[in-house]
Amino acid sequence: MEDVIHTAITETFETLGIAPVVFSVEHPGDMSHGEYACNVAMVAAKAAGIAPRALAEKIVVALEGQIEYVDRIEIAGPGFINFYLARDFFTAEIARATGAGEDWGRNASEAGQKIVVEYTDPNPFKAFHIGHLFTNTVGESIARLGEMQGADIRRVNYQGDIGLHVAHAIYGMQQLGMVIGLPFTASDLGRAYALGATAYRDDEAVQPIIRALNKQIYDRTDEAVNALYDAGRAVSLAYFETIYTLVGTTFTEYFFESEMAPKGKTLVLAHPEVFPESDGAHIFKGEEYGLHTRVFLNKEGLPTYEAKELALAKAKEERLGGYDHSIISTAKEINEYFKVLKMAMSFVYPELAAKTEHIGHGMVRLTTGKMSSRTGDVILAVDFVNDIAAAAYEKVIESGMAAPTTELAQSIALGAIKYATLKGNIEQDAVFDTTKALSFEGDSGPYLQYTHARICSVLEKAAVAGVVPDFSVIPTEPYIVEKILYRFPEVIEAAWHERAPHMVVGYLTELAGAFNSFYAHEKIADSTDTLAPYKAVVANAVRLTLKNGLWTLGIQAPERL
RNA sequence: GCACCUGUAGUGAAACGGAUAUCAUACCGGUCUUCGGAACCGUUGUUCCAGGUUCGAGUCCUGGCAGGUGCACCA
Repeated sequence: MEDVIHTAITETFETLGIAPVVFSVEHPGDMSHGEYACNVAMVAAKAAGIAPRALAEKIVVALEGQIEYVDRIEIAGPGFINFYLARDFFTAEIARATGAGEDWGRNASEAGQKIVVEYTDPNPFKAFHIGHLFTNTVGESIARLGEMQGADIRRVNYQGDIGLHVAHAIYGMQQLGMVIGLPFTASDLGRAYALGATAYRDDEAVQPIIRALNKQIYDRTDEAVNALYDAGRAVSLAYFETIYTLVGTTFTEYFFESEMAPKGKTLVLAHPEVFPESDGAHIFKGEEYGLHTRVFLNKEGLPTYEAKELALAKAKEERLGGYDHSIISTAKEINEYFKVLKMAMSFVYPELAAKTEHIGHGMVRLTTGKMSSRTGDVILAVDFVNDIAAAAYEKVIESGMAAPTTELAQSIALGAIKYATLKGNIEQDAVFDTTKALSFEGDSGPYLQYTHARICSVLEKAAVAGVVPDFSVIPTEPYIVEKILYRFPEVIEAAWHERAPHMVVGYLTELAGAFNSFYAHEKIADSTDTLAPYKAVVANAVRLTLKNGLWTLGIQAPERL
């Protein structure tokens, strides 16, 4: 529709003999200004030597009756041309939505594109904390938005199973007397890591021991160390897998730093012109490009994260059989570092560097500290979800409903967390207000889930009352909710191109609000109301939009709460 | 110190350079013998400071101020 109006105006300029200008057609902020507004008269006025409103007048006259579905055109404010759409347009859009069903909101703008999305990236032997939950939520949403555009999305997880942090954990395991044969858990590993990390930081005598361990882990020269390492790694990875299931992510491929280490080292040594030796290490002189100089191979000959990441780009290409685009989502603290990496990559693999995109998102901040924190300074993702799920359970009981299943309580908790994570621009830190999140009111994931469940319920009631969804009697004026509903596909597309899930969050919240208002004023399950069948159609379209929209955020839409 | 990012009601957020800056929450008041009250309706309250660019600036530019992050062998 936007394009139709844009084209019509461009043609008008030809017939009026005015030089073409760049202008926009967009939804006005206020619905009383119609469905679309155009700024062309203000932009072109000066060059054409006519006052904006006078020019707008001419354009409107030329456009009168020319565009299908446009009911009337008005001039307002400093010279905006506002387009009001006809009732038929909204009815047609509602029909389109209900007809498309699961496909409502999908488009083909990325059809045939193979896009790799890397996210989550936790480190085995270390805690899976709320920061990982954040990254996972962002990455999963980007992946799903890509799928809505018809892209072939490959979800990739890169896990750091080697490096100094692992040596910290192995040292801790030794100190705690953890041996193979006695079972241990992921939280035991967390304690071992904390012990090792503290010792490394506070006790200089321990540092060479851990460094030596690190080398042994890389080289696999010590049988006892290998055994601890293999067992710890397996426990950690199995534990992570339970979290991926919980949050609803299924990865296509897993990559490990241990695989990338030798590849990265070979790569760095093969390109001495890019990675010259300096002070015993191999570095990339980012300073020559206005960036930071960084070490790729340290003086002990071990590859740093940078070298491994370089190898990773190639490994992704090989294992996935090539790709058109690669997105890597991480916390923004490594933004600067990633610029260096991309620059270095442009010398080693120019074609891969050009296809690589880094999304640095913000971090989680908690306003109050009431959440469990059983491992010192980090909050485990599992504890976080469980605490909120417990509150969700209480809330359901309070509402006088049957006790929810664990799955349902978790689904509500994850809805609250993911909504809070994605509601703002992902580049900014997300603030998770625990007290507010636990209230589940307004502006929240559960609000959307509740609205969805409510629609499911009223549609059932309507069916029982004999109200069959139908288009035969339609009110003259479109409902407000219809005026929001038709925008869904364009929001999905914009959210993908802008890498902005928050656009979907804002849209769904607005839609749910409009529906709840509609619901409060209009009776749906009422067989005596001649408009009821159409209202049921509208309600069903909203249900589909909420369901498909929540899906792009990784939030479930249960039919009952 | 240098670089990058961010400053919007008490709080958390939104606003391709567009119209009277929007939403939620909190506060205050109201609706309903609930088609699911996790709801609906209403009141109060906001663009860090100083210049500049232009028909028009929260948005762009310059300079301040404040906060965050990063700056060589961690990831």
